[in-house]
Amino acid sequence: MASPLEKARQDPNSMKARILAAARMIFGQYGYNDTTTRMIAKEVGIDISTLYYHWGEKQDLYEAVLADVGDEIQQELNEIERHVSGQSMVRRLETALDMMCDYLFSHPEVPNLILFGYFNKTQHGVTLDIKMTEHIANIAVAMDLAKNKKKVTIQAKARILAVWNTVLNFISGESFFRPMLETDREHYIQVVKETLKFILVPAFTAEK
Amino acid sequence: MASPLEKARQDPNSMKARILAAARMIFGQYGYNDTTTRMIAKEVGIDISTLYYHWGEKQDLYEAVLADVGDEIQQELNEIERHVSGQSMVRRLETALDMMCDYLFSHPEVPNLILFGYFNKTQHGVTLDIKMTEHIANIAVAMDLAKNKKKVTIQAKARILAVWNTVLNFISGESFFRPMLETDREHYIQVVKETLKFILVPAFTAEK
DNA sequence: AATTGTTTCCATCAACTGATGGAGAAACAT
DNA sequence: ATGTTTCTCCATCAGTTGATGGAAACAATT
Repeated sequence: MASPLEKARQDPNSMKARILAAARMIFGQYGYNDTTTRMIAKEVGIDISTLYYHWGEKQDLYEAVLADVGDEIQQELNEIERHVSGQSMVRRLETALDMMCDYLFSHPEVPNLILFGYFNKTQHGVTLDIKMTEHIANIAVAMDLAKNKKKVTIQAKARILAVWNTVLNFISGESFFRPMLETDREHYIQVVKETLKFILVPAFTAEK
Repeated sequence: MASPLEKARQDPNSMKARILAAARMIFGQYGYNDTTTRMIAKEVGIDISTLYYHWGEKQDLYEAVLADVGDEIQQELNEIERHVSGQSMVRRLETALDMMCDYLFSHPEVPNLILFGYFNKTQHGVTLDIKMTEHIANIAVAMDLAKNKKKVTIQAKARILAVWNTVLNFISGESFFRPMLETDREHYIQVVKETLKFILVPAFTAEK
């Protein structure tokens, strides 16, 4: 039994998939409440009711978008973990930050959707789960902040959250920060990477 | 000639001031588009048209809220600067972080309004200015990241932004992060302060 | 008491929102 | 051709939104 989401993934040209892609972009840009079903339909070039035929309620479509993004993040985190395993702490951190930046900068709707979930006191109750708690436990072990996935201290969790957020902010806030730094996109990405390393590496490599 | 905002500040019990206070709370909680004029009016206990009589368009009221918050932040930054001047870098950083946390945790609508300005691609075009560029230059000098207010490198600016964002996130995301850390408010504040110091102090005090 | 200016509420507007029903197209198999 | 399924659109609905006009209540001064 294929879920609507899986079905959409099978054929990227299907109407379901095209709507999902457009919804992901627009929800990521404007958030749930500022996105109208008409905006999405217009982006795809179809009538509203066609959209409703394929995805039902707006909230269902939004949940599909979040599930889609959630899976993608999980996949990306796994790939990063595979890539950096066995290296020194400094190298691990730097590589992980680089890879995460590359991924997020090329999918800017992802950090937006995550941050919308954090901060918007949406009454609609839909949140991006991503099994945050689970991921944090994994990262904690990978960063030597915990020996056991089941025994992650609150301090370790908070530190990982801080790292995660710092990365997300620079990508989601680009349209605000980049004019402030008066630079172009390419250079901005480079500066962000440098800054992240400057801030984060010393904290996790300095001996106490 | 007193502006509406100044007028409202003179008498905190005036209708203008009561509306402004309620608007600040609700705009901070739901953002511009998810806040209706009816919500604000209901919070104050008045009719919508009473609100329109005092503040005109919704956008004007929002701008007044942002101006109010902007002034408060400026004031707070000045006070911090006065408090920490002359101390060692480590002490300066720690004190500044503590003070900023105390202020923001007791005014949670402030970081919300700032972050809404960053990330929401609102079409309404109203943004919280706060003379960010100017403040950043001041902080850069205070943190020995620049010698001259006029010559702040892009790297220094980016680092200050990173610090600033990290702080804001923990406060605005409390409702999301605190359940994840499974702790109460008081302890959460303490953990946030510790985490901020853990991450930020080494980066700015380690010798290169 | 009369005048004046301020403050409040009720009723209402046009625009937009999420959502639906029904009428056709198009593709396909029978 | 016939029927079936999938898909698409037009027209429309009820509810909400930002916003306004007019009438009444209120306060202060003359």
